[in-house]
Amino acid sequence: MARPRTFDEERALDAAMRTFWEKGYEATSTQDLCDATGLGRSSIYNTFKSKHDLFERALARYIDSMTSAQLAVLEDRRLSAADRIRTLLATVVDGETEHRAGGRSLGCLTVNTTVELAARDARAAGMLERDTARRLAALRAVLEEGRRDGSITSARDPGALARFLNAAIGGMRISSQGGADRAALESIADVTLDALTA
Amino acid sequence: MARPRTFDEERALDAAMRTFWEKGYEATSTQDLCDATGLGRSSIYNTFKSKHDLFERALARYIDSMTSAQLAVLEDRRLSAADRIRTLLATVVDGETEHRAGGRSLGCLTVNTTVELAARDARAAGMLERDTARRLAALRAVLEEGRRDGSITSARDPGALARFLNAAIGGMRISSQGGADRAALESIADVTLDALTA
DNA sequence: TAGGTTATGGATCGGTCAGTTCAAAACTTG
DNA sequence: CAAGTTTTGAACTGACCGATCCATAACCTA
Repeated sequence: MARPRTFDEERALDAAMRTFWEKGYEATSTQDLCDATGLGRSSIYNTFKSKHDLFERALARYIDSMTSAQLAVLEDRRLSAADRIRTLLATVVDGETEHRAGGRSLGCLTVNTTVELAARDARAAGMLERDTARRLAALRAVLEEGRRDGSITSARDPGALARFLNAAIGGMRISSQGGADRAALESIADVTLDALTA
Repeated sequence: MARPRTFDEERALDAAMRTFWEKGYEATSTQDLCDATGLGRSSIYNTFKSKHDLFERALARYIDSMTSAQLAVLEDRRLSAADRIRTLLATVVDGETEHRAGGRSLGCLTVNTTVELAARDARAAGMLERDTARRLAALRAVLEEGRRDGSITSARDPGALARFLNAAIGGMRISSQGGADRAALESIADVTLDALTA
């Protein structure tokens, strides 16, 4: 038919996602996106309609990969409920330790977007809300299971425990972005788990 | 001597702080700052050297007012250590419920700045780090006192509990910005306190 | 009230923003 | 190899960015 693309759309999306993750939406210019992806402006605007559209796709990609990895941990039937949550928190610590730039943790694109955009970008806010709902439901299911298998002894409502855990993960990410090291994050995770067995 | 100012510098600073709080640093234009303060560009640049300088002063003001209010709670000798922390968390819930725009919580300028700027603005990062250190020290002191007065029964290291509490507060703020309502925040606070008495 | 000083508003600065246009290049298909 | 289609790079657009300049207004002091 016609001239084929010389780049991999998924790789470009990945590079864009990384850039938004590192610098935030506003601070990322279209030139930054050209540099990061290696594409020219035409290719970017031809493939992704606009900066905002590209951001939405990058965010969707991030949410999808992140949350599905976390849900996989939460649904691992080989582990007790408490151990799944322990593993989940360890995954978060690993992620924060791993994804850094300029000596600092990148945090989590979901959290970063909640802070930077949720208030004035209804579409992004909707994506984040759906993701939160999905994660809260999964957490709640595991916590209910933990109540049954005895690994979660807290008498609190599982919904409340789920919201607490979700908040705790966000808090760990903020702490990491604020300079907390791996040991600090691990101790936060330990104390978080205490609340579920109180 | 000469023509005096027709505006109150502190009120202008307050308006600027509020704007940065609502929109973030990058998304706030100098025109936004003119609109919010009611000042002309000349007055703003004459009084505060630059947008960045104005932001730093706004952030310093926020940190100062926020943290000194929180330290006042933590040093209230009429309350047990656990009750001080309970009160602190209630203050956070109130703040998140109170400071909203467009139907959404504004979160916390400290957290927002950690996410948006800490990675690429060393001066802001330094201010945030000093504030975090101050808050962690105060939390730790209260937790140690709680161990002595018996209101904190967790055997965990008070430093770890302090980092946990600090993270929990950040997590509550993120949750709030993500749409959590007052009841949700209160339940998160309840579970957070469980961890200290585990 | 005159002289000195500062505040103020508006015009303006160069630069960068997101996004568009267009001609040339590159590839498929017949 | 030629027609047709799409990609690509580079130049370009108007708008807005943070910041400065300057003439004028407003005020204090002497």
